[in-house]
Amino acid sequence: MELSCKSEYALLALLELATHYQSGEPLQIRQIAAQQNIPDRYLEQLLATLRRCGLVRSQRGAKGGYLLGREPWKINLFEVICCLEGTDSQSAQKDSGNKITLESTLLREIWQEGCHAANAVLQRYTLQDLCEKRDAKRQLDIMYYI
Amino acid sequence: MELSCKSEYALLALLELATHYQSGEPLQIRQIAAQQNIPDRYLEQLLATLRRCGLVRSQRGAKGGYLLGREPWKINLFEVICCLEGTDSQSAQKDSGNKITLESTLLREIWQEGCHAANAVLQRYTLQDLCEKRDAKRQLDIMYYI
DNA sequence: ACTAAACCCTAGTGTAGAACTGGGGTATGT
DNA sequence: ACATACCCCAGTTCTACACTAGGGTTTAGT
Repeated sequence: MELSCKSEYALLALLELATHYQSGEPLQIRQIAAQQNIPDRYLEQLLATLRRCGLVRSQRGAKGGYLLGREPWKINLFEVICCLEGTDSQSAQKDSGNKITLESTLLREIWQEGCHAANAVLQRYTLQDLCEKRDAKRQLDIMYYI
Repeated sequence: MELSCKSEYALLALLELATHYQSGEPLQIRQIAAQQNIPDRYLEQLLATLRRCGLVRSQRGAKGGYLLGREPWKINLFEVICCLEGTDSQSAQKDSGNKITLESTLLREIWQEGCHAANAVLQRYTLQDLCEKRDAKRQLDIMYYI
């Protein structure tokens, strides 16, 4: 029930891109990595995965970098996590080891129901929402500081 | 987002115990393992974990075995999975590697919200419910067969 | 008391995935 | 041309999962 490092890094990176979305300028891996202290070579791979899902666009060469693939209010957390965690091409074969009984399918159904509930929560939040929540929190922190 | 083998085995075993709950007689590891085709030496460990959580009681010696720790309608799926997956004694230290930023805590909060939604689903189902659902399904299968 | 049946405890093994790390290739703005 | 930045693929370390194995302890029945 843990949020994987992978997904967390990717979400933090996208959050960074969302923050600079208005500028229209691409952000470089190094910058994002430094800002959120993520190992840059690892982030590179994650961004490549996000690119394949169309969640980010890349610009090669000098002055290149990454841009959000869509507007920040049109990207929700669920699809980001799906993009990274979803490497289930052989998930059907993986389960073939355990025999599929009546009871096991029943359990899987209920488990799926739980997953669906969790996904519904993640689908409700967009990158835009996160940015706003973060800004609200920052304001609160400043208030307390004073 | 996969139901671990561990949890599945444990739930299947508990389901078996719930089925024979009325008899008052203990069920042996071998019997449960054979019925649900689970490796018996592995199941032994899972039952030990369940025992430490009080979800099952054990009777040692000849004619021994396992009994449910409580009535089947008083055990829900959430606590079973918690019992098995909850080995997080050092989870606090585990996260110390990644710096805790404002953004990361925000992400964790939303993730927790999702987890909570999933757990709520699992809490709604008891072993009793599962037995009834299984029996209903079995009846349906028979109907289709005729 | 003896024995066999059952649980109990600890430790080892093999595999797979997560989280990096590194090297070399390709496009692009100046 | 050349530095900058993305691109692709391969290797490495570490940890957890899913077992596997060996020996110990309790108890019912004889």
